[in-house]
Amino acid sequence: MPEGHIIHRLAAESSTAFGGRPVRASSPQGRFADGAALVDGQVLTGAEATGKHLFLGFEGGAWVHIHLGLYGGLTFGEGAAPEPVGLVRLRLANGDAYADLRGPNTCALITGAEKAAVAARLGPDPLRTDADPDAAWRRISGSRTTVAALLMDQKVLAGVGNVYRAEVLFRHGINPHRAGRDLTRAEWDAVWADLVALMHEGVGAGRIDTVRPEHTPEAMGRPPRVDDHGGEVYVYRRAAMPCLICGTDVRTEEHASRNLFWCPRCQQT
DNA sequence: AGCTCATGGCGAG
DNA sequence: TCGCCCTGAGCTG
Repeated sequence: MPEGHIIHRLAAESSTAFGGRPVRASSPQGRFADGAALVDGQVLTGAEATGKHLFLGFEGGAWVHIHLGLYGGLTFGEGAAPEPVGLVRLRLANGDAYADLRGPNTCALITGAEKAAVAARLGPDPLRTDADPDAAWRRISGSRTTVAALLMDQKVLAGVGNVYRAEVLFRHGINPHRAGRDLTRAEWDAVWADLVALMHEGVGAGRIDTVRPEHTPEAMGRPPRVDDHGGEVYVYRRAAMPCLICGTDVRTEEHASRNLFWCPRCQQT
C-alpha cells in the first residue's frame, strides 16, 4: 500500500541490508524463478527509487524492476530466512538479512536501457534531487483535466498517490475538481514545495502525516482520534467525518475510479 | 467460507 | 471508461 515515500525507504533499506555483497535470490512462489536464478549469487550493487518504481542493481548489469501496485509489499527481516509465509514472488537473503516481495504489480529483469526508459516516461519525483518541477507545470498549466487527476498521473508527477493528493490539495485550499489550467503558478509552486517537504517527512517516518501542529485534535480542543491507515491526515478516508478545521463533513466521491476526499468549505476554489 | 476493500497501473475499445 | 492483474486483512455469516 505504498506511495513514493515508501518506495524510497525500501530502496534505502535494500541497499543497507544487501548492498555490496553477494545475495541469494529465489522465487518461493515460482512466478519469478527464471529471473531470480539469473541474479542469484551476484553482488547487489545498488538500489534506486523513481516515483513508485524500485530498481535493484546487480553486478552483471541486470536490474530487477519492482512495482508494488495497490497491495504489493516488500518486508525485511534479520538473520536466516524462515519458511516463506504466503505467496513470496522474490526472496533476497544473505544470511544476516532477508527480504520478501509479495503481490507486486511488476517484478521483472530489465536492462539499464529499459530502466532509463521507465524513468523517462515519468514526471518529476518530489523525492529526487534531479526533479524538475517545471516539467510538471508544463503539463498542468493549460490542461482541462482536473487537478485531482493530474496529481495522480505518474507522467505528470511521480510518486504521489491518493493520500498525498488529497492532503496536499486540502493544505492549499484547492478544490480537486478545478482544471489544471485554472491553477496559478504561485499555487503550483507552493504545492510542489509542500510535496517535497511532506514526502521527505514520510520517508523518515514511514507513514503519511499531514496535520499541522495547530490543527491536531489536542490543539483544537477536540477528542483524540486514530486514522485507520497509520498516519494523521485531514481528509483522506475521513468521509462524513467533521473537517478538522471547520467542522463541515468531509466529502468523498469516486473520481477516475479512485476515492477522492475533500472539504467542501475549506476547498471551495 | 465467502465476501469487500485497498495508499496502482495497464491495455482494449 | 472499463476490466483485469497482483495479495492479504478485516469483516460477515
